[in-house]
This record gives sequence, structure tokens and C-alpha cells, in this order.
Amino acid sequence: MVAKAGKAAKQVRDAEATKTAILDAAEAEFAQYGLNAAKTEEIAAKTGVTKAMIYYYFKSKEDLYVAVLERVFFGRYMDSIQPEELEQLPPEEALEKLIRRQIATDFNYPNLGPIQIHEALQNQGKYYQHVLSSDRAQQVFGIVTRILERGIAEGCFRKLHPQHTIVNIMGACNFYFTAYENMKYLWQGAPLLNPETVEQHAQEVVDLILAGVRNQQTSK
Amino acid sequence: MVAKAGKAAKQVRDAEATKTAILDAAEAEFAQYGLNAAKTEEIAAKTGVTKAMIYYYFKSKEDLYVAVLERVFFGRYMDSIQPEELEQLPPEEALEKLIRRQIATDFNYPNLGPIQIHEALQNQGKYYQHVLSSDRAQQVFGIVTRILERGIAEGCFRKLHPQHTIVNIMGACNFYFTAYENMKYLWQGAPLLNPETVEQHAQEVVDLILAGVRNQQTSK
DNA sequence: GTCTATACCGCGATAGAC
DNA sequence: GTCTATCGCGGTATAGAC
Repeated sequence: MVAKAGKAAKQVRDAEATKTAILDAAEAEFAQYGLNAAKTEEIAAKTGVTKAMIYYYFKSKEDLYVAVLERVFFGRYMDSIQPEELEQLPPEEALEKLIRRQIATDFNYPNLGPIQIHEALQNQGKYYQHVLSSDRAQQVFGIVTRILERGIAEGCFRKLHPQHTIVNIMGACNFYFTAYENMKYLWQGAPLLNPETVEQHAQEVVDLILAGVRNQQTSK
Repeated sequence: MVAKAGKAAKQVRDAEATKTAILDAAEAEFAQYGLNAAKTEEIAAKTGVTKAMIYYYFKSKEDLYVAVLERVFFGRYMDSIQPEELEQLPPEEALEKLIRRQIATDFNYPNLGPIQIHEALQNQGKYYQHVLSSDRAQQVFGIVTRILERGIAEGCFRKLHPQHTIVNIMGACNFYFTAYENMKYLWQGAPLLNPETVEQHAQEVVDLILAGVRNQQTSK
């Protein structure tokens, strides 16, 4: 409600604010429906500005979608994973931190996972390609891969396939959130998406994965 | 091309065949787009019959969707998991079989996972509720839970939370397929969805999960 | 049981006033 | 920079002939 930098409370004609509002609303809409089923009319309604504004700032629904995709990955995801920080840690500690940050990200930015999944299913990653092929994405993927490789080399992790293992870990972290709305009917009222249960989820994944990758042979 | 039971090659007016053809096409369409973005026109085009037929056999897009959901779960999924068979096996063996069957199912019925995920994200499980609340679904979920509980009781599995663990295992199995279309840009041309790589995926998950749940203490 | 034709409207996108 | 009005396509669903 409080406008920034001393301007009037109800800001009219603040380009940056309007653009951000549209991006926020679009992010939520695309997360629920994906590119194809999302409606610009809904986005406008959630934003509070009119539909025409969407086409003023972004020239098409498709362009708006790409803008959301980029902001979600380079902004939200990279910011909260902070992969460089993990590079210096011992492999086990780095892996645990990675898992906890991944789950915290899914919890704090619930739009992230759904947007990525819709993109994969509906568009076969077509609009995500340039993001994931970017130097930055490749670099981050490399850092995570190297955590596992280092662990194997140092003997604390067993011989495993790093890329498969990363995907499987991501799956264990994400599926809880992705499938939650179905799962609630199987768990019958048991868990919520409250911080305590999510923390329990994080702990279960950490225990499962760390035990799963640890090298049990004391002799090598 | 060969018509069943000695009828003419190009069958006109075979109610069952038409209905099945519509369900098959609808399943593929809903798997890619989910309920909201799926188009009955596309389904009709894939089927070869006209749009009007869809509304003759199923009275609305929504009803067709529910029919697909039920067929996918009670038909495809239950048939290929065969949970009762696992109940008699030792826990470790039962868990490995469950994982391998889950992955085989995802591979052989690529529509299954996507349909369930779209349902969770787009409709919050609204149309899936009656399926997952059914006695049959609850029973199966119970069987799988009991595999883990038995393993803990017998001392071959460590103390873990069965429900969380099931979700995390499912995640490790499914995410590979769900996110494949995005992942291919990270793995840069490496793996395909060919049987060999999928078998490798299955082996990696089995190794990861079995090591992850195994009780390491020899003394109790 | 299958088709053609069409009613109806929701939604992406634009024009143009303010 | 924001709004109102509107165009036109495409998608759900139905009527009715064969």
C-alpha cells in the first residue's frame, strides 16, 4: 500500500510498477495453466490494469510468457540456489545444502516448478531452450555435477552416474510439491503445505539421498 | 489395418471401436495440454471421426476428460503395477520391483504421468478426487506403505517416514520423464528416451533408493 | 452411428480517445 | 501510460439430415 520513494499512495502511470504487476500476475496464471490455457484477460483482471496494457508492455502473450520464464529462472531460481557457494564445501555438506535450498525454493516460489513442468509438457521445452542452453545455466549444471564427481573421487560417494543422480534428486525434492494437489486425496487430510511438514519433507529427502549416495565400503 | 473378428477392413458403425479411438486420442491430447488447453477439434482430427461423435458418446469435454482419467488410473496404472503381487515378497525385493514397474509404466504409457500432473496443477485434483479416494486406490496405497513398514519392522530398512518416502521414490522415478523435454537442453544431446537409457535410469533409481532406505546398523 | 452446418461466445489482439 | 470499444478467429456444443 505504501508507495516507494515518496510518491502518492495510488500511483498512476508508474511504468516499472505496472510492468512488474503484469509479470507477477502472469507468473501465477502461467504456473497454473501453462502457456496455452492461460488467459490474458485473467492476467489483466488479477493485475488491476486493463488487457491493453499487457500488449503495450509485451507485444504478445507469447512474449510475456518468455519474459516470465526468464525472470523465474535467472531471477528466482539462481538467486535462491546460489550454486557458487556450494562449490567450496565438502561434497556431503554441499549436497545437503543443495537439497535444502531446492526445497526451500519450491516452497517460497511455488510458481517455479509448475511453470517449468508446463513448459516441458505443453511445449516440449521450446520456449525454455535458450534459457537452459545459456552459459549461466550450463555453468550451474556443471557446478552441481562436479559436487557429485568430487564426492566419488574423494571416496565419500559411491560410484554413481552424476547426471542421472541429479535428476533423481531433483525429482525427490520437487514431486512432493508438484503432485501435492493429487496426493492430498491419498494422504487423506494428513499433511499440509505448512512449514513444519515441508521441513519434515526436506529432512526425509536429505536422509534418503545422503544414505543413497554414500560409499559404504571402508576399504577401497 | 486388420479388422477384428472377420469384419470388413474399413469398419463403419462400430460403436466400441469409435469410442476407444476417441478415448485414445483424447488421452494423448489431455496428456500434452491438460483439460483446459486441450481442444476437442484436435481430438476429433486425431481420431478420424468428427467432433460431433465426441459429444454423442461423451456429453461434454469435461465428461470425456473424466473417462480418460479413470481409464488411465484403473486400467493402465493398476494393471502394470500389480501391487498385490508385491505384498508377499521380502521388503527389499518388493521395493525394487515396485520401482522397476513404476518406471516401466512411465515408459510404456507416457500419457499417464503428464495427465496426473496437469490435473494436479490445473485443477487441484478436483476431477481426480473420486479416483484417488476410491477403495481400490486407498488399498493400493496401503499395500505400498506396508512394504516399507514391514521393512522397518524386520530391521532391513532404517527408521523412515513411509508416506514421505513413497512420494520421494515416485518423484525419483517420474521426474526423469516429466522434465525430459527441458532436461534434454541441459544434458545437451546426451540421452534419449531409448530403452537402454531408461534401463540405466531404472538401475540408478534402484541403487539410490535401496541404499537410501537400507538399515546400516548391524546391531539393533 | 456418422456426418455437415451452424449457433454462440470467449479470447487474443488492435485502434484510438484521453 | 492508461482506458474503452471492437474486430475476428477459433473453439465448445447442438440441430438435423442421412
